[in-house]
Amino acid sequence: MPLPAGQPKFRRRKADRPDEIVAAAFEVFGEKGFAAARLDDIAARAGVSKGAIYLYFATKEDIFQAVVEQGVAPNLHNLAALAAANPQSFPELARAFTQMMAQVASTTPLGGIIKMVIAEARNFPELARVWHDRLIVPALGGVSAAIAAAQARGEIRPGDPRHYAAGLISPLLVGVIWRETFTPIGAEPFDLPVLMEQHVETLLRGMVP
Amino acid sequence: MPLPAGQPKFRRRKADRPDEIVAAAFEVFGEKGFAAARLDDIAARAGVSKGAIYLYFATKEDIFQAVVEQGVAPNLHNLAALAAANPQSFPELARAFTQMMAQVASTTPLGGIIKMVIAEARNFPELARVWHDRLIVPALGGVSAAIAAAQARGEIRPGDPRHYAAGLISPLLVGVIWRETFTPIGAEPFDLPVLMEQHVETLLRGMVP
DNA sequence: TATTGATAACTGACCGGTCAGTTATTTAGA
DNA sequence: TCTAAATAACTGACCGGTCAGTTATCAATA
Repeated sequence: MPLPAGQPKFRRRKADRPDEIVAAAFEVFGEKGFAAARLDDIAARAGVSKGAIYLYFATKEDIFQAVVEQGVAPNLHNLAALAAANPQSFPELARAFTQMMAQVASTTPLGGIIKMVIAEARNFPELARVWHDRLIVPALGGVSAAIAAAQARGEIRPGDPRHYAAGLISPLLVGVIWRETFTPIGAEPFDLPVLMEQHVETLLRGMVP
Repeated sequence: MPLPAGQPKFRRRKADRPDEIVAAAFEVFGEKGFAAARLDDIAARAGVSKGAIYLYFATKEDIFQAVVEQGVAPNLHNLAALAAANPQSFPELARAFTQMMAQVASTTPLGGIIKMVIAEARNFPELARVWHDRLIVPALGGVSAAIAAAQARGEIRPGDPRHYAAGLISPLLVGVIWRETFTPIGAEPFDLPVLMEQHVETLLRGMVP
């Protein structure tokens, strides 16, 4: 078979490769899990050979690490933006927080990352720790602190603030996991922003004195 | 090397082997995931040789199937028991349902099974479908129907019953996943029965007119 | 009761395929 | 023409699955 004339067999694009490999790896890891994902698949989806991957990453685990850590970054930004907003009443904060998170969850591949963290937490505890320490504890702790402050002002009924916070954001996580797990099976999906709006309003009614 | 006198090298225990192998497989699959779990590990933990496993199961996938399906059965029983209980007011039903589930979640390895279903749903869609059709849809649908009925009686405010149901039970799922994922990392655990009691009471306050 | 023969549960060494990682070679691009 | 990005063929370890041989157990027989 003759080579196609003029079509170069590859391009040298050192700057773009890492991101493209991570993007491809995110898809394959999300579909298969870490162990079942094959580097040949990742390479093919990134449009390179397997050997090329090793020009940019030392091991399969390093690629996985890059995928998971890249999933933290944008959410960190959102969290910081929310914290920067002036402290309003707790109901306003709760509405803003959940709507923002619902939006993020609906428009980003957050679900795939969460699924990977859950699935591989035992095999890669450091990655679970990164997520826990840098994203989950700040988010959960921030909401809990806001609830505690509102309780001190008498705006919210007594009760464990951390449990209140968990009750507030859990449906969002479940919705994201649902989309990853059961929607591909043909299950009826959840409209996350709608679900969360109803949930927040209902829960807030129950939380105020 | 002389054989230890009197100590038989193995016992013939055909009846007990399958359950012991499934129990060992549950542990290993839960820790490593399907692909990374090695049959030699499962065999060692079950106290048999790898060859013995193949006297009872045809493939690795068959073992995984047995593990996940064995996780459905006890919960089906609980669900049926709840459905058999007389239809009380919705608040009573909600309290009974969540307390029962919190108890189950605290005392059984439900979390490990859920984690496996989430992690391997793409690789084994049939197993995800078993869980979805036999356990999740009946549970979610039952609670939704009870909510709709209560709404028709004017006991619960308007709103999507399925979203209400999701808001009710999500913290339980998140708590179970949390225990699997972040508690081994050193994260502060949740007391599920306590969490759910506070959550149900709060949410019910918000759901009644 | 002791011995023997038949059977099936069980073992563990082995085979073949798969795949992470390596390297000799080719080619784009300056 | 030089260099480094990229390829593609290659290696070796690992692991699911197999099977020839071993051993526990029990029934038949002396």
